[in-house]
Amino acid sequence: MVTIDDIARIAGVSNTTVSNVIHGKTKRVSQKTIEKIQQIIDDHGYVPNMSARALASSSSKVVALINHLDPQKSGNFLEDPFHSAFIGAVEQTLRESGYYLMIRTIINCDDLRAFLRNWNVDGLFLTGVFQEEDIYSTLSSLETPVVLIDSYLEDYNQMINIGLHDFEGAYLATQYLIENGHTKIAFACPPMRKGGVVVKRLEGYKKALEDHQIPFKSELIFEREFSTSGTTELGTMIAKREDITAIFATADVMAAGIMAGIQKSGKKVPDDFSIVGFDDINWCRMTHPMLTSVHQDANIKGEIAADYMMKLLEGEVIQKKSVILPVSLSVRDSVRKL
Amino acid sequence: MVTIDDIARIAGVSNTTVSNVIHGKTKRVSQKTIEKIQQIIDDHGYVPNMSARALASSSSKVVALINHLDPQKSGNFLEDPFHSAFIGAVEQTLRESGYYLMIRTIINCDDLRAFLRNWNVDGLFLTGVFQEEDIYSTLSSLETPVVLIDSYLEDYNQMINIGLHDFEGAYLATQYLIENGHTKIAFACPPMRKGGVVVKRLEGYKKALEDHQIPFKSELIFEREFSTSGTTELGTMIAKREDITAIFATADVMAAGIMAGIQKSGKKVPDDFSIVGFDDINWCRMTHPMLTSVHQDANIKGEIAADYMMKLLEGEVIQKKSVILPVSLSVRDSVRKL
DNA sequence: AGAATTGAGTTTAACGCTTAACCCATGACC
DNA sequence: GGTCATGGGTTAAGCGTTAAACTCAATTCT
Repeated sequence: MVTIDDIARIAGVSNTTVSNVIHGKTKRVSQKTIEKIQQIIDDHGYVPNMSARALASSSSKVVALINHLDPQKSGNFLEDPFHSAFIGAVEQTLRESGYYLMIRTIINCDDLRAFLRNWNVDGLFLTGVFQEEDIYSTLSSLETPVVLIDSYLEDYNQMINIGLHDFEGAYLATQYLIENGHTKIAFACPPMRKGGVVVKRLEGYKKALEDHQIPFKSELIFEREFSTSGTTELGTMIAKREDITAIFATADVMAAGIMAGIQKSGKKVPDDFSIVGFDDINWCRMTHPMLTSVHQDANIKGEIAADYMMKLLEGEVIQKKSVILPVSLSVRDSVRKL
Repeated sequence: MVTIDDIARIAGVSNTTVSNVIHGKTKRVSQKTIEKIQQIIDDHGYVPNMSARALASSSSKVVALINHLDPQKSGNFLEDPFHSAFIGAVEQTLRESGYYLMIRTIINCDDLRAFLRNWNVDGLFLTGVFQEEDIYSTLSSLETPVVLIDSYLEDYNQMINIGLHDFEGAYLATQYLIENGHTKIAFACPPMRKGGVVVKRLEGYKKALEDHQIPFKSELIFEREFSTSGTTELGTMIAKREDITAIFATADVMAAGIMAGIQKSGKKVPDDFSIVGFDDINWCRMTHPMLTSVHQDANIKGEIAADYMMKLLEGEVIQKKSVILPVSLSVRDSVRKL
């Protein structure tokens, strides 16, 4: 393995000079030397050792994306297509700027703390909301930049958040159903967590109902884990209900499952039940009928999240405490006009 | 940040002793001291610094999952649900054994080489096949354990491969269609690559035809990128063909897209066209009709891949050069008996 | 002309951990 | 009673980089 000292020896200079060249501290080195050293580096295929660099500078060029594993339900967090597409986009953007992405599932705060000490990660993405208060206090006491994704926890707004117009999205979806003559609209979502997107989406749903003088009924709210079996079952259940003509689901994964359940029960979408999903993943175009869904873009979201991370890593002070991405409605065939 | 030296000082021993305790080299330390040191470690929340450890021992506890980015088509590799579920499972298993997963997209061999030198990664997963020969020669010259996923490159079989009965899977699917009276069976796949799974699946398809005296027709082979738009388009095209009654697609993503295209054209599945997919991802149960598909399990595959990696990392010599996982057919509603 | 600045480097300690090579009692063995 | 193994440690070098502090000439300022 060729080291910085090897390069220095070959070039007949000190390793500091080589280090300066590598880091573009061009004031300290003459043009001639720069070129010579650069040539030698290229010739020998020298690449700095990240561990050594991390040790010496306590900066590792690693950004971690933390995923919180709910102890009870040990699901595979990459099973949600939107989420994994988002992660792919983050990796791509980070890579282009010379950073590395580490993916880490943590199960509690100690786990997180240990991880942070283990690796001097330069930055942290946190997706979703965590139940434990101590995680956020741990994080906000850190000097490490943290980018939250989809968090509505106001107390910790010293960390930047990349979010979405969840309220508006839900409003849009509900309003669209109402405009199509629906008044008996169910709301399907995964278990709500304080500070999570679902809460906001529920607000949007409620507001749309209210604005159209439709009374809110709590028996039309369905909280379910978004496993395939669970949502399909929910669909078969809904299929029997006379007091429902439309469903707004806060994730396409759920919407599709519910749709499958309804169809399995011999009912039709959109003839018997209308459905609107959320996220507008590719699969919306592959269901039959194609799913109408609130659109958000995983690639753009990932790119923006990574861009902000880069800015923070470069020491830029960002006033903005959150970036809220726009939503729109992708109208397809899963809603019928009553 | 509390270091090993801090612990040593507090315990009144040398850091070597602490190190020995941490690594369970219990022969060298008395029981009393072990307990005392362990206590101090716990009390102070000491966690070893991975960079320092990696530097000193040239082993980093990091396993990288390498993804090859095709220069022309810059897709997001995490958009395929099967693949991302697989990665999620790998991370989970590695984590439970104290390893860390880094995800890295590489664009060529230099990129890979630089990455490997940068980080002394302990192990490497390679998913899919790479075009460049030099990548494999680079890898096989390494001391680093490499686990290939879904590779049929025989020349480099010093690396273990976690694969699937692709031939059998395709045979099963095709045979099932034939048993249901189909003889005009199209084969839809992403662009074939030497050593990739698609080649094997094509063989299985051909063999099934042959065994049932159905002539193979090359005009029924459709190679397409598996973007949503591309496959939907393929579906609308197929919808017009009189010489096709069934389609076997080598990925559910494609099958679903084709199905959407067919339905968009006003034709019905399975009434007008029967379809069988491959992978049996969750979404197969969410299409309408539900998609019949060749089943493989992403979680099990990920777990097994990670398990073999662990064994290799622990220095175990594995005779087996490949693990071939079984397939089965998940029969649902997308095939009609003619 | 002397002081101050600049350019182009070098020296050296430090980052936190591992590990080979020592050290020194104590007890066992013949 | 001297030799050997063994248990329970310690010392110190080294992993590859960074960065603060230093050096030493040449130039600029006043």
